[in-house]
Amino acid sequence: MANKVTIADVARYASVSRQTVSNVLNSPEVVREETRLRVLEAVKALGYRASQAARQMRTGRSQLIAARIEPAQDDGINGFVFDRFLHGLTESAARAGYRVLLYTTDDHEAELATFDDLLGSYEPDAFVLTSTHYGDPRTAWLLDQRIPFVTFGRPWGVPPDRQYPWVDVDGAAGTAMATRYLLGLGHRRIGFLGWPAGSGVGDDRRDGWARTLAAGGTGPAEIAELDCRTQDGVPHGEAAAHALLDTDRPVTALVCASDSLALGALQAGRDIPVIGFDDTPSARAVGLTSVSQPLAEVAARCVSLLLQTLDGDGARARQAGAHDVGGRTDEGDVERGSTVTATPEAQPTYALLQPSLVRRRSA
Amino acid sequence: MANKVTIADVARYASVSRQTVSNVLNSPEVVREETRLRVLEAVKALGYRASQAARQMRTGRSQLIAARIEPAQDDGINGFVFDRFLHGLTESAARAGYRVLLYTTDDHEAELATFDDLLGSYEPDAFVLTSTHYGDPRTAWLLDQRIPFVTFGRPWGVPPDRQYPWVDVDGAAGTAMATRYLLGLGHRRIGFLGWPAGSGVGDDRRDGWARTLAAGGTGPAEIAELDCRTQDGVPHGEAAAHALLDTDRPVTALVCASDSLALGALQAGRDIPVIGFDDTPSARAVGLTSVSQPLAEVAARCVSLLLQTLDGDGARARQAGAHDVGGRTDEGDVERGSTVTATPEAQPTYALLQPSLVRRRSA
DNA sequence: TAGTCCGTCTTGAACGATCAAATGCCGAAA
DNA sequence: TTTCGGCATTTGATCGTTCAAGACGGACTA
Repeated sequence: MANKVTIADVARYASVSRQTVSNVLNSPEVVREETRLRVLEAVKALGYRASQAARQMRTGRSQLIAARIEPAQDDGINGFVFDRFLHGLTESAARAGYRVLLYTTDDHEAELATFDDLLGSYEPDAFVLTSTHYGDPRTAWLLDQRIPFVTFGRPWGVPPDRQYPWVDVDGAAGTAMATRYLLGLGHRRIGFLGWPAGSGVGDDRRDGWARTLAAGGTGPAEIAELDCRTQDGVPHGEAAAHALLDTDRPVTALVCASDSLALGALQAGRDIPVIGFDDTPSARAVGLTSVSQPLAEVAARCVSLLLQTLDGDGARARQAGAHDVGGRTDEGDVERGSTVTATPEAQPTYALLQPSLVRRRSA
Repeated sequence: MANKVTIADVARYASVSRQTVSNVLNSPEVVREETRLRVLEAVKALGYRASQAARQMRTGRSQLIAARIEPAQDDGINGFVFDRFLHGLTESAARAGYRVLLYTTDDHEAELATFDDLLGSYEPDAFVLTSTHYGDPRTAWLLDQRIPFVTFGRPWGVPPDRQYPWVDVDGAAGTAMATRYLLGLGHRRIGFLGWPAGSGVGDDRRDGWARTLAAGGTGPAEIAELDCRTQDGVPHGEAAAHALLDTDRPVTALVCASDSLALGALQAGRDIPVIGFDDTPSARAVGLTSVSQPLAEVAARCVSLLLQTLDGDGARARQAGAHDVGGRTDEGDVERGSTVTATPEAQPTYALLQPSLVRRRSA
């Protein structure tokens, strides 16, 4: 119960007015040092914390960031990426004085109604979207409504005049890294298990592999022959792997667009190197080499970009210090990629981060 | 931008007072039918939605439920359970007019400070805790502060006078189910890979196995011999499996306290049936038979219990209709357990749900 | 000496909703 | 006709904060 301590209580305790207390907390520079200390002491003594609701009423800012928690997918393997991203987001947001508000919807169309709902009641200051795709209705809607947001995922197929802040991981660099690694092991027939053409993420990952092979001297015809497209999922991966293995010129190694596909490939039974994507628990469990996304850093960048948008010129930068991602001391060697931040003008409005390759038994 | 529609706008549009609009939305029974319809029409026409912040100021209720998102654990396999639970919670909460606010902390001690923080600023109406354990400081603290909460996890070792609402899955029933299944296949030496004694969840899961063996005629000495305790994690599982396999009387089947341990056991290479716990994506990926927790239903029950606490007598039951969990049409047969709800007095203050066994290749 | 400005602090109003109490209206009872 | 009670609706106050403007004293300028 503990009756709420209000700003008036603090003011009385410190023998000043409400506004002075407010100033001490929000614009300390206008308050005399002596007064400031006295007020701070009162704040501590009474355990005062500003009511978010009251503040929101006056300022219109809720200090909330809305994010979607994905429904369990197919085999549940891919949920991992978003869930870990969400964790990073919660952490980075908290450091900047924001909290994460969850919502769910089944599809991206219904999501628009949820946006409207949330904006009408809880009034989150911004949205974080994941899994952007071609013709994504969500980003268009948010742009039209002038609601701040960032996406984890590039603006696939978005015209230059409708850009927005985003963070993504360079998937092509990841598969390129994997392919180079296999080339280095002496492999020449390196297959790719990917998704049907048309998805930004899937095509990007395929490109990294294809370009690397091309650079290594493989001709377009052979590349096409080594490329296999199928739906995501372990069983599909197994079937697709067979398609590349049971020929007169079988592949001797595989790069995959997801861990699901890679696990399927492993189950095809041939003892060839297989590299997955996302470094999910499933990959770790079976010793699958996989491309790992720096999810905590992705989340931190998302928050940075949001703060730029929200705090305008980015005045009081509460979230100081470098994002020290730290070396993993996991199993397997980690090839850490360097971070690439594109800076078009004064401030970067997006970030393309580098994944790393986590080597395990499978390669 | 779209200037916020306030209750006053609706009132003007419908030619009534603010309070009447408020009554239409909150206590429709005091408003004349004709007026009610007119106001509802105005609400729809203007797209009015009550400002959560303003409502919170007056009523003191935020319609927020705070929940923790766990940091990635060891091999990340167990994060799955909480993440899926969180998804279910978001969905059930939304149905009841609540939203989920995320927070993280590294340990349960630091969590108390976060509670205090959140209560001081965002003022969530309730907390949802996961992973309760013996001597959990969090439940004690929340009880002392009289903050409503539910736990996903039983009140391990909590005295009768300090009970609270909880939901859990009957782990013993799960391992018992698994053990009976293996007994039915003709196995007589069924080993158990579990965690060190002292964790409520781990001991519970062990009990289900041990009791089932005992009921089947296995003596205490033999049971002790079949019981292996180790830390969680795939490598530990593999090592422990060897300890039970490389003897003169090896086990012919294994029940495990987690999918991590079970995956380790599979990697031990013997072709014996292995049953895991939690039905994680990793389990599905490798075709591991596993005990599945009804996480969506657990979440729904948590919300039900919270509503009982929050809405007092539970007046307007917004979340009507049965929670239709639906049969899974996944791979593998599913043995659906029936739901057991204990009802001490008038209202149940807790729920112990039944897990189910998802059979796959491994057994 | 009066006027102006600056630094510091205070006062009144407002954000948008709900609570509590007052009001007006109508018909039934006196 | 008057009075009363109940229903439907309205009015004023309030939640805790910040904004905008005002007050006050001292120093500096004209």
